[in-house]
Amino acid sequence: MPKQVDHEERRRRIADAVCGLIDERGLEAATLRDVAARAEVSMGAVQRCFRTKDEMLRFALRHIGDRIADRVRARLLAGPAQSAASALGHAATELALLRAEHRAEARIWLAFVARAAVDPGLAELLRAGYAEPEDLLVRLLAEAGAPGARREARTLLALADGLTAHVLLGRLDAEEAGELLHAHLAALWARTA
Amino acid sequence: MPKQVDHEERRRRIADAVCGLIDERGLEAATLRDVAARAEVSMGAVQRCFRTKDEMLRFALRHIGDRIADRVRARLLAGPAQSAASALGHAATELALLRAEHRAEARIWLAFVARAAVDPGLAELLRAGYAEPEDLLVRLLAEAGAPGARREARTLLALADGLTAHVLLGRLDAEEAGELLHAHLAALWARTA
DNA sequence: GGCTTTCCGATGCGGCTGCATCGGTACCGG
DNA sequence: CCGGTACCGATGCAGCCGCATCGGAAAGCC
Repeated sequence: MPKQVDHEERRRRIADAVCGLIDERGLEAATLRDVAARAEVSMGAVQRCFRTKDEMLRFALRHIGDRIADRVRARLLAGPAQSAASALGHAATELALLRAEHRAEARIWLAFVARAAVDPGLAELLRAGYAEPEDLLVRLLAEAGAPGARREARTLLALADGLTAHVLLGRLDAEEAGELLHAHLAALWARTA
Repeated sequence: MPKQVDHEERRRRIADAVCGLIDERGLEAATLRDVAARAEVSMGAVQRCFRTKDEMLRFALRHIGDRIADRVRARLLAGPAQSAASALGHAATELALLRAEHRAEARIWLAFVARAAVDPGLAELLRAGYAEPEDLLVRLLAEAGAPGARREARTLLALADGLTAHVLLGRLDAEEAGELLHAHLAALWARTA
């Protein structure tokens, strides 16, 4: 049993490189050569970790999806959450990736969404990634007493994604997007009461 | 003055080919060769019409943007619009590209949005394309007596785009997305009254 | 310490990319 | 009817792509 490497660690490192390239220059800039260079491994190593480029991209997608989901979860656990309503505000803001330091994740996610529109395999992966956040929102909404929780959760998720896209386009700044999201929730609570 | 061709007609024909390819296989499938083949012209002709591939893509974006805007305008003029509220429902539904026959336009638009996230030039073009629809929504909202018309218009636009994306992902079907959009508007009217 | 086994980095290959070039063709004015 | 010109289609070119290959380096077992 010679020369063992931590494959998982390497995969993650490569996934980070993929994400970095997508963030800076788009999905089509994530070529095997450039990914290898950025991850500071050889092309051969990349090919060993992932049988095909497609597999690499899928892994990167799961990678970033997990990162976002983890952060949302952490945010909810960290904040004591005085009410389900305020917890929902935090969760939604987090999901919309409005903070500047998460702009990169937003760009990456958007890139995958666009490709998923013409790649059923990716679409399925993305749908899976949305399942947990949606359930989370549904739970919080139900807890806050909002009627039609599933409906509202889906609306909220779509709104969050739309706002994210518009921020990336430079049509809205993050602050304004945050206000719009907040206003939507405020209207929801007004209706609930 | 020999052999004159209608350049504008040709440009439009090429733009249609570009859009077709983007719809079916994504933005990166719009190569000069494939575009030329689909438009049934030679590669040379494409290069004559557009100095660079980038210029071709920009033209295609304006092309499809105009098509959508025209349809929304036509829809409002055609329908007698009993009220500003119902006109708004129609406009928003149209903008969200929910009807199956406009799924292609939705995919194309999403592809451009994703690229715009890493291409400032495209982003500017897209922002310009959003200006008119936003103003239209603002006008209708103001006419319907909604407070904070600009705010609501932007929220509506983001929601429409988000819903479009989720329909393309297969997370929502068009019917459900329509209902969510409608519910959002209904809540808005309830608040207005 | 050699041997086997696992890993990896470099290189090669066919194919595709956007773009530049250029000879031939079809047309219009005279 | 013919000269000149605007056009176009084919081809060439340099570069990049994903993937396959393979010789050699590194590490545990005997």
